[in-house]
Order: sequence, then structure tokens, then C-alpha cells
Amino acid sequence: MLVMSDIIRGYTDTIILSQLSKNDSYGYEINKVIQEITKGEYELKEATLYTTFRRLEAAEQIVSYWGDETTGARRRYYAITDAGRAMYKENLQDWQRAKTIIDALLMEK
Amino acid sequence: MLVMSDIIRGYTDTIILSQLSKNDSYGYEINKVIQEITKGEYELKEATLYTTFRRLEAAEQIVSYWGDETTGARRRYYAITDAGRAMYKENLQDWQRAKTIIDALLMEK
DNA sequence: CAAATATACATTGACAGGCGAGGTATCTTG
DNA sequence: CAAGATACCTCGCCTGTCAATGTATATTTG
Repeated sequence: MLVMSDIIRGYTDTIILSQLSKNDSYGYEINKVIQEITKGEYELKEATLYTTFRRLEAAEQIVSYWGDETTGARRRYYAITDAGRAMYKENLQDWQRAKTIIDALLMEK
Repeated sequence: MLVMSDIIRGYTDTIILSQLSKNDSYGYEINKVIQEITKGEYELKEATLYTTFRRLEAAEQIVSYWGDETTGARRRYYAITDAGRAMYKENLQDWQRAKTIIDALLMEK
């Protein structure tokens, strides 16, 4: 009933901003990194990944540019903006608060 | 952009199961208790609360019965079922895992 | 060399949860 | 008696997730 995707729901924006706060990257790579970090326990679905890019770009929290690969498939790189960094910082704080709140609400007496 | 409701999204079921695992209760009271526990930082919207009751009851994780108040507004009490307790236990574990995963994904290098 | 697999992008449409807005009824208190 | 608290409920919109589907290129393997 409650699946991992529901649990993580709402964090994809922050997760992607977090990755981009370290360095520019592209969709396929970000997904790979996430799988590595979580040891395969969590995978962003491609549809979700790309909708999230669209959303973040529309909100001007990231910008994109095409890579100049001369070989292999083309890559669309993303870079975080100042607004994105600010949002990321805020979301990090919210996550700390949320953890405390949910822990308190789920705590067994 | 990221609001508390998004953050808590997906946990309303578990939060309510958690409350009912302590004792039978009714909607209005559960909401009050949650506000107290979170010191007003989080409030379940009524629409959400009652949709959640319907969902949990349909899934046979809770059952309901009318209180026998002779005064005041009538109350519909809810009790957790065995299936509900099992689900609650599972969700608690999932929450622990989710915390670890999200922390890892949001951790700044 | 053909087929399979990996890399890399993208959209559409359905589904589910949250909730604003609206509604009903009773009791208490100033 | 008006206002506010207690207590319930539903409808319909919005938003995020994702299965399914599609495109194109490069590499590996039988």
C-alpha cells in the first residue's frame, strides 16, 4: 500500500537540486548516481525525472544547455541557479523539520 | 514551493494508524492530538482526514462505530484492525528506511 | 554482421492523494 | 440570541508519479 515512491514523493525536486549543487549533470547520469548512493534501493523513474527537470526549469531553479559530445548520444546538461540554491537550502531545512514532526507523530508511546 | 503538506504526503495513513494503535478515537480528537504533538506546526486538513478514514476503512485497516454520546455532537469512533496494526508496523519500518535514503540523497558533500 | 544491450532523450495519459470550498447539526458561553 | 467550538461529511480541482511508448546512437556479443 505505502510504497517507497510515495515515501519519497515530494523530494525529487530537492534530490535533483542536491545533485546539481555539486556539479552540472544530465538526466541519465543523475539517475545513475542516485542508484549508486542508495545502493539500488531507490530509482527515479525516467518520466518523473524529466517532468521534474521541466518543472524546475520553468521555476528558474535550473537552466539547461546541450553538451558538445562528438560521439555517443547527445546530452542535455543542467545547472542550478542562485534561486535553485536558495530553494535547496530552504528545502533542506524543511526536511529536518519534517523528520522531527513525522518522528513525533509516529513515535510509539 | 515545497510545503509541509508535500513533505508529509503519504504519511497521513500511518499517522492516523499510529494514533489509533494507542486507543480508539474520532476525527476531531485525532486532529487535535496531532496539533498538540506538533505544537501547531502541522494540521491535518479535514478533507484529508476524512478521505483517509474512508480509504483506511475500505482497506479494512480500521473499523468505525458511532459513539453513544447522549449530549453534544455525535462522534464516529475508529478502531484499528489486526491488518491495520500489521500495516502500521510495516510503514514504520519503511519510514526508517526512507529517512536513511533521503538523508543520503540530500547530504551535502 | 545482426541482434541485443547500454546510453540518452522525451511525451502522453491515467491515477491517487491533498485540500479549498462548501455544507449540516449540536452545544456552550458571553 | 449570536458567536464560537465541537463534530461530521462531500465534491471537484490540482499536482506529482509513472507505465507505456517512442526516438536515436554506440557498443558488445554470439
